[in-house]
Amino acid sequence: MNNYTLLLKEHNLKITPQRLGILTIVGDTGHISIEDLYIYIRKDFNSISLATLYKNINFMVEVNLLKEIKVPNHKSKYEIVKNEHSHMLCKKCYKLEDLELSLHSLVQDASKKSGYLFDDNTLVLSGTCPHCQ
Amino acid sequence: MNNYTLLLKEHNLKITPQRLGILTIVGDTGHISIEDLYIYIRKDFNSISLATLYKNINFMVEVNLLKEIKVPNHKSKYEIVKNEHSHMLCKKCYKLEDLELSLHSLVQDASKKSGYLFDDNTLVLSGTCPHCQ
DNA sequence: ATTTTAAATAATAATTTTTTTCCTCTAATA
DNA sequence: TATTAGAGGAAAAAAATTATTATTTAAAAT
Repeated sequence: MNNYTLLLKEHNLKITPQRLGILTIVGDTGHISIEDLYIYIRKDFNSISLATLYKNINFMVEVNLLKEIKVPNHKSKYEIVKNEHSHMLCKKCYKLEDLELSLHSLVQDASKKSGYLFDDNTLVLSGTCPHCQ
Repeated sequence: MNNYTLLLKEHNLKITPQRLGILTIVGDTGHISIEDLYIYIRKDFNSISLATLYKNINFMVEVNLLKEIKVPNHKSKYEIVKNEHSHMLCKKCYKLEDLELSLHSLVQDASKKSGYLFDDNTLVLSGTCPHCQ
């Protein structure tokens, strides 16, 4: 029983080849948009429908197995939920990468200033990656 | 010549009543989605078309007069470009608010770690606002 | 102040994206 | 293996966005 089978099981989703396929691609690419996912997955499941994709992605987001990343000036991308992290976007090559940053003190500061209680954050830093500089 | 007239002029956009109407609503509300904007603006311009709205919003984003804010689990909202700032989202009442935070050292740290050069960032903190606690 | 012209609006149609429906099929369970 | 709840596929529908065109209007040039 592989990782993704387990992941689905843990989230009470039935294990189907299509779902394993989706998770494999999302996992391998790190982050992927619906349209790109559709292109990739049709290599393995040439009759899969876009509706199946949307339905599954939405399910998986609901049960917190996937997370939607809204990227400035781009389509949303999806990633497998893992420990909290931020993202970096290269405006030249459009690459999106993870970045581990400690936002703890920042969030604490924000909370003190505003009176909000925060339990989630999304940070995308945009610029130029080392390769494109 | 009011603020918004000036704003349009500075960005080389023709001054039209519709555009002034759009900017007034965006300015008054702070942030607004296309669909809500459409509802509001039809009170003043009952024959305005959604296409006009989209076209103008897109123009204004292109010339950096408006900024699109991608909010987790919500439709995009638009705000008038001002000094860099972050956002707070209340998951209970769905209110979106500005927050001035210094991300300087954080961004510097990220840059050192990753080798990226950053010139933009979007941060949305999600949680519960004081009123909803 | 009028005329000119380049661009904006409104209406409509066309696309694109996302969701729903319905029927068949399959994974999980007994 | 038989049963059943849920998943997939196809098609349609709905929602969101963009494009097209004729008409109108704002801005610039008489």
